[in-house]
Amino acid sequence: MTHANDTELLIRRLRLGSRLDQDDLRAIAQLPMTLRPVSAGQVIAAEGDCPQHSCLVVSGFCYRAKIAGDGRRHILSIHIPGEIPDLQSLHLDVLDHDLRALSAATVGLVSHDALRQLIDSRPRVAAALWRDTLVDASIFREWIVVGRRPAATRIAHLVSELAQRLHAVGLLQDESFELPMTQVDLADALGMTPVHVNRVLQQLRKDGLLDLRRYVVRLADAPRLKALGEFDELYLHQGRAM
Amino acid sequence: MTHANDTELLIRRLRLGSRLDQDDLRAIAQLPMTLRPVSAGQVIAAEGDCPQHSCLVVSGFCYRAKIAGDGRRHILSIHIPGEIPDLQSLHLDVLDHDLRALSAATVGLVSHDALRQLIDSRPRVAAALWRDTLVDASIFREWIVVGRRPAATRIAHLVSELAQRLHAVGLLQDESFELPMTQVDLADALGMTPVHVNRVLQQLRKDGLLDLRRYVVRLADAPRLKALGEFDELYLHQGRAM
DNA sequence: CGAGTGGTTGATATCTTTCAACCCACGTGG
DNA sequence: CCACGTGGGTTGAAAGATATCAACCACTCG
Repeated sequence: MTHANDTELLIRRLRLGSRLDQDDLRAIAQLPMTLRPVSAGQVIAAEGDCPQHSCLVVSGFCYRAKIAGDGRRHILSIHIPGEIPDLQSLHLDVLDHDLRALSAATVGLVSHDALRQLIDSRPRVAAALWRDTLVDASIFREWIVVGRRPAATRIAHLVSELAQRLHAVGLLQDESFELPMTQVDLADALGMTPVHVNRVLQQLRKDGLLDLRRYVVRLADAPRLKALGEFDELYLHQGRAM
Repeated sequence: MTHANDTELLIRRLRLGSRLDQDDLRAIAQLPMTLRPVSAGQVIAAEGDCPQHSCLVVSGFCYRAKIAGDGRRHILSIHIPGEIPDLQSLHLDVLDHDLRALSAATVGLVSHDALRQLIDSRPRVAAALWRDTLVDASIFREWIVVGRRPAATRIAHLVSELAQRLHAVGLLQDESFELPMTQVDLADALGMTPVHVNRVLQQLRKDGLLDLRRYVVRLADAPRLKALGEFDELYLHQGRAM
């Protein structure tokens, strides 16, 4: 029994940047995986844990976050289906941040043993997975820069990036997508206050750039939004993305 | 002929987190490497390049930076001897940022072919290098959070982190170390203006926490500095560091 | 219908930037 | 041997972006 459906998006993503043959794809699809439904906000893995498995996002959105000493939550990244947010735990024993579900979601648990066996037997898959963690790092680098720009730029960048990543795996229809984040979530992801998120979103709506409401994003003017967000997709390293 | 001396710090770093046997160490020391002296500020590899080798910092400091559309330089990370700042170019064809020398430095160029041969033949070394890139990513994650804290906290964190990383490879004597950065460099690394760097440094001096002057850092009160910087070394994943 | 969640508004405070000087140590060439 | 230029650092005043605080509103759900 294989997980052909559950791994489809993962495979699509990996193939954007790495060459994999049929045996490689089969090996990925045959990874032993336990599907686990998680509810919105639920902790999937917590800072300080030493997990023995990694999680493939099969459906829904997840996020990684650090909780500061004063209790403030800093969202580090948003994850869409097909991504493995905690693949790094394969080599870093202790988790340095939490992994949580943003919306109700399904994750596929893959044991580190199975992953190790996969990378030991299939060097191309090993390279593809390593590469995947390197793109992850590249996105963090980009956000170090984004975090220094004004609030409107940050929002524009976040939305442009998510649209691009969804597009790359075929999850973006027309000019809008679902984004299950409250303004508080956005604030924690962008490093600003909910009040300010609210005001900037209003301005973006008024300017006809972006309509973000009731968990739905509508890209009113994607090119201008990218320009405002200083968004250059190079850092996503989606080699063969259209 | 081997590069036992040049790779000594690299090996020390890798062994903090990964188990390597004598053959592994020998293989690393025998990597073919071209030493190249670089002067302060010189570009080692530029955004957009598709390098065929990675650079080991043998002596001196390097940094990675992105140049924004308006010409502002964003320093992403500072690199000390023993680190391989652009190891990710092994799997990511196009560089998404510049690598430059901070001070006069020596880097060792190692071809990707040689690295690929090494990781294909020595799985433990492959895991150690992969892990190294994961720690790199972890540091970027931490800086996403640090970047949202007040200026004094950011400076305190930067200095505490560098001290910790230097310490882990035995490069930190007593309570001070050389840091070849001007206040403009610090500003670009911390996402603030040089003027503000100056004022905050003065305050830190006055408070007896940190004396940073003429390219020398003196940790006047390391514990209080760590507290101010909300520095928790977990994210450095230096498993066996003291 | 009341509670709760998510969103909105206004007034004020704070941190950081901006701008515009100015200082100092150092090296170099006339 | 001094004038000058330069890189790095310092200072003050004013402006700007965002945070904070404190309400208030709208919708949904049981």
